[in-house]
Amino acid sequence: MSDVLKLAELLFPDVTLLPEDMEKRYPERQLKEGARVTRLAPSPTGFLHFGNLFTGTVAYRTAKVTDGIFFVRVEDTDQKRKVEGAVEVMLGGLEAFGVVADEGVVGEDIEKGDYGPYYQSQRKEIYHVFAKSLVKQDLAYPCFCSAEELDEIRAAQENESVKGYWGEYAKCRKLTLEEIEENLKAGRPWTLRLKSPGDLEKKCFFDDMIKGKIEMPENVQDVVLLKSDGIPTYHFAHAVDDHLMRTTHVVRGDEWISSCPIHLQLFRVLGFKAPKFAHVAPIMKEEDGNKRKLSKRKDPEAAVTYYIEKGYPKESVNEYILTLANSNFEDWRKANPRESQDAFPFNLKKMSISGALFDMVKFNDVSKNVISLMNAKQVYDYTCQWAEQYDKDFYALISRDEEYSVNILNIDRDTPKPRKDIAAFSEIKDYVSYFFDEIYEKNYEMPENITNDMAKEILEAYLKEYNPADDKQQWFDRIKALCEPLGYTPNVKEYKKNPDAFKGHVGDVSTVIRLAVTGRKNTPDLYAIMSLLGEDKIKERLSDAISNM
RNA sequence: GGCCCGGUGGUCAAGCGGUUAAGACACCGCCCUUUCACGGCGGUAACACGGGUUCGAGUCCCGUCCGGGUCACCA
Repeated sequence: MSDVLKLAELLFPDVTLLPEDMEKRYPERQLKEGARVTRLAPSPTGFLHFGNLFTGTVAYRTAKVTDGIFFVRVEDTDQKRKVEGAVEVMLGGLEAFGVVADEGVVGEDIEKGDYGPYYQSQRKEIYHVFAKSLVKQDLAYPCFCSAEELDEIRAAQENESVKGYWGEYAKCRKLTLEEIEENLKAGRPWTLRLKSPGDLEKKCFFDDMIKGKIEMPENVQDVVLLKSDGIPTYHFAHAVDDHLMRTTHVVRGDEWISSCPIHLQLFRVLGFKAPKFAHVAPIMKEEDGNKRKLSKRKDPEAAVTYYIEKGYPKESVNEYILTLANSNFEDWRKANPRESQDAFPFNLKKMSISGALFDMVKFNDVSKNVISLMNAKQVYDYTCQWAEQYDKDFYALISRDEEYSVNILNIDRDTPKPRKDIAAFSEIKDYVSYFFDEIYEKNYEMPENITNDMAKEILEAYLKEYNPADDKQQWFDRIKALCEPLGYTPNVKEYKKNPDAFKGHVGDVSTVIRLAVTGRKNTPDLYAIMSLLGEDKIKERLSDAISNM
């Protein structure tokens, strides 16, 4: 028996299966031509980053538009980072925004599909089959270097252009079988390293679906494949898993580009066909004139839960993500205002190459559009859903009389040109506050051109004239009729022509009434508001205002 | 520092050698309008810089600068 064969047995005495057995166990998928298999491979940190959602959406859409498969694999190979209940948080967040896996981890400890297990921590045996095979082919070897020794190597390489465990620095690469046996016998921990066949003078190439052609020097580092606890590193697990799970398109953050030479080499030595790569640029944030990645620590909006807590509709988040991801999405949306997002022909090739800044203003605009398309009942239901969890007092208020609340939300909504002034359900409390005495805030601060005396005069006159039985036209005619006796003009144009001839115009008169009734200068249709509020409340608020002027 | 990637208005972006350099958000003006919105019309505003190649360069090449990523027994 040759030395490498002996070594393989020494290192992996219990591994009896061969790579061929794995190939048989996880056969190629029978999918229709062009169907893409994508995945999201989060590590369970208990925090769903907007970037994960973004990348996940891209992967999900890529699979969907080709009738392919999208699966979730949990990368829990770093035991130190494990967080309890994390999977639930991630999956819940993903699902809330419509990214639902066809296969893989679909719930805490619930898996679906024939290519599992989908928790990397449960795939140790599989990785070891390939690890052993690599040793047999003299493509991997055990390394006994301690953390201190590795630090020393790094320190010595300070001024070296190519760093890492390679060439002369790869001490353990030269160990004889006898030396290895000794170390093993002494119980020294070891990692398994790739015996990199790379050549610095050679280049490796790949054609990224998003970034295009990329050329880099070949990998020469003897990267760690198996950590001392026998669990694989990301690199090794990625190669084995994405091959065995038959991933066709690896969609991931572009921070992985620089490790592609490692990955490509791994695919080659393992005898796997490399998948296509699509490296997604991260969402950025501006700070002090510079761009930086959206940060979990500094930016509340980095957490997907932020949008849920603020009561943004999930469609809004999806719309915005699609807007950022495919630049033609907005045009498509304009042409198909009510079409489901699923109907959009998502295209990886349309992805932007560099990272886009997250624009809260634009996001809000997108969200306003989404909500403006809903009917009052839908807005009501969503608001209740949100308030029930995040603002119980308001929930009690708004759900007390559903019909009343729906009517409020219906003002200026059931028209061909609905208002676009609500971006999130959390804004509704303030938006409707004057309909509920409990949260209504008086405000009699008049616009600059109206003194309190003028306001009082208007309100007193109006209180006398006010008739709850009026229809909209009568209601407005009555306000107009009020104008002239008080020195205002019902005609705005006339006022503009000759502003000095009047105290103001009908708009000013309306503003005073609006302020007295709602405490606001800006509201939706005042007639509708007054009708809903009812005679008693109107009179009460008018009188109240008069006595406070 | 080495290796990658990128740089079109404030932001997101079309553009694939010849365009008056799209569009969206934001901003400003006008119109509509009882307010605010919505809507309509119009406006301000961009090819980082320097060299090439070419009849012609935002588009191709080189350099500079700037930004981002990465160089772990983390993913």
